[in-house]
Amino acid sequence: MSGGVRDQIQQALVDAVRGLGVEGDIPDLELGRAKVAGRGDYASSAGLKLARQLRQDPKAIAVRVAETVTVPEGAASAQADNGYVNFRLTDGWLRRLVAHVASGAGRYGARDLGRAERLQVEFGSVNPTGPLHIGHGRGVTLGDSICRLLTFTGHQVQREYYVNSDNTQTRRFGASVYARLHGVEPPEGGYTGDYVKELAEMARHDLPGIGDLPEEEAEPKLRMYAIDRMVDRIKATVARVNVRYDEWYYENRLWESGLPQAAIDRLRESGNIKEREGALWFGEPDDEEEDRVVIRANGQPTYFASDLGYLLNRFEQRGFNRVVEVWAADHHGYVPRMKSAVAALGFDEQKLVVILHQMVNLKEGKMSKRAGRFVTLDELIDRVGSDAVRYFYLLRSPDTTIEFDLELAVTQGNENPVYYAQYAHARLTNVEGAAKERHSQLPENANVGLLTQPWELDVARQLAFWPDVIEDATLLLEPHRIPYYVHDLATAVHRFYHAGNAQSDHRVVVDDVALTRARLELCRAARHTLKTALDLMGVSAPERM
RNA sequence: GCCCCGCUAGCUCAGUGGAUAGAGCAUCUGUCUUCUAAACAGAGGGUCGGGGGUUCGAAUCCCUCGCGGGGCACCA
Repeated sequence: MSGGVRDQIQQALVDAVRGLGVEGDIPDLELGRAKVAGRGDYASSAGLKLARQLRQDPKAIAVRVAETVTVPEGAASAQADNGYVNFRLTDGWLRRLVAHVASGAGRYGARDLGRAERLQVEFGSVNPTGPLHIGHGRGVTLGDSICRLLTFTGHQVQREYYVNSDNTQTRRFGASVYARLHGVEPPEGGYTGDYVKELAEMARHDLPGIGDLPEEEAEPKLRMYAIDRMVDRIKATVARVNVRYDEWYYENRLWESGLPQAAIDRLRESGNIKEREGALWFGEPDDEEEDRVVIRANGQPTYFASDLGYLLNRFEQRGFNRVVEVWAADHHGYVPRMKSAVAALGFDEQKLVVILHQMVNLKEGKMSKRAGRFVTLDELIDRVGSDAVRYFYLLRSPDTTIEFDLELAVTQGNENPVYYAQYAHARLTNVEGAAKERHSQLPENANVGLLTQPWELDVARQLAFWPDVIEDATLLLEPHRIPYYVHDLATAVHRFYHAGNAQSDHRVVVDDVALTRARLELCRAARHTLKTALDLMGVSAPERM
């Protein structure tokens, strides 16, 4: 029962279709949630899908499928309807599901979709040259929830932040700190925020004699010092939204291990490295169109060189089967280049999975990190709280640009959907206490057969859908499906609870201890599932509000 | 010029090629002496950006045009 009932129905459908004598490939039977009320819980267009192949009337096919299909455990009954086959979850199965989920201690929905696959998710890896702003928050929460999902579904996940330390931007950063140390303005293109002045003062204190060194010697020291301080700050910020990393992987480790050079050597052998205009380029052997510089004419490598080494590091040295990259959409042009680099290095392109998310804009105007004008993620958390920040980010598909309306975000009220879900959880927790106060002795086991009201079975019905959501969200790497599910489950919970407000014998806690116990079973099942879903979002599940 | 994302209710957004396109907010109308009203019940609100095409069936796939955002570095 721990797998999804949808999968069981799917398999039963295929078996039934085979029973009709269909051989070879079976087309997608389009099993999905029934969208029209009164037509059941799941629907398949099996009749329509098979009509051509069988050269028969879709309605007749659907009738035969519905007559012969057998869903395991009597979980669902089938009815043919105009070429469709509709499935209705049976009350008996829903009741058993309640007992199953209640005893599952929050593991319901967990499935082994990963078979212990080792994979790395790299996310949030912003140049450590300033604090995270509200755009970065999206990548951080998205990446984190993807990790939570993958872990929940049987993958071995490593969460990594790649710390740039040797590129042009971080050098400018170091030079900017150097300038502030000597009381002058940062150079053109440098970082002008006040935090750079603070870093300079901290460095003056922590690095004795730093002010006496010439820039060539001072800048690398100041840069690494400042990067470490920024990494500390970024760690603290992401911790506020319940994000932690397994590894903060510094770019300079790549250079020390010689991996970028090794990668370049390998690509030279495969014909993907060419010399032109004094620089080294990466590209297809017989095509200059898409070539990109790896080593500049001045001998300095580009970020692309370190990324090549980083690929070797992860796929060979550390042996990840897949690497998931979470990038903001302004990096989309980099995806084909990285994919072709993966292939040219001799790996399967599919092993590099890139999740792009659209930008986060402020209605007030654009952000500019270098100018030091931005709304930081810290400020956003201060204003609306960690839970709302995470829920708000995760609610949206990565493909949607977020137009951040600060005025709206700072108003705390019932327009904030996170409270709706948390309130459902708090109510369920509260009623448990109320039951214990009212009945000193409750039966050890619940008789779920006493759950007969439609609003009770509707809660169970929502629970039945949870494994489907987990499966879809995992395979598509789309965490935004979770908050939408949470809302649906919370709605069913609120209706169930409210039935007791309308009529007191529909309360959870009633005189009948057996009935109370059965309803508590439902409460526990729903509460565990809400908690699990909120955990996957990194949102708290309060016990009282 | 080329590439990517978006365009769905007044607003913000969901929506694996299936049946009558959904939710929240906002607006309007009801519901608390009894387990939490941060809740519940109901109402109104739509040329799914325009136009072609594929299909038994298109918000969904293809083509094209428009609008908005992002990217096309020896920045990352």
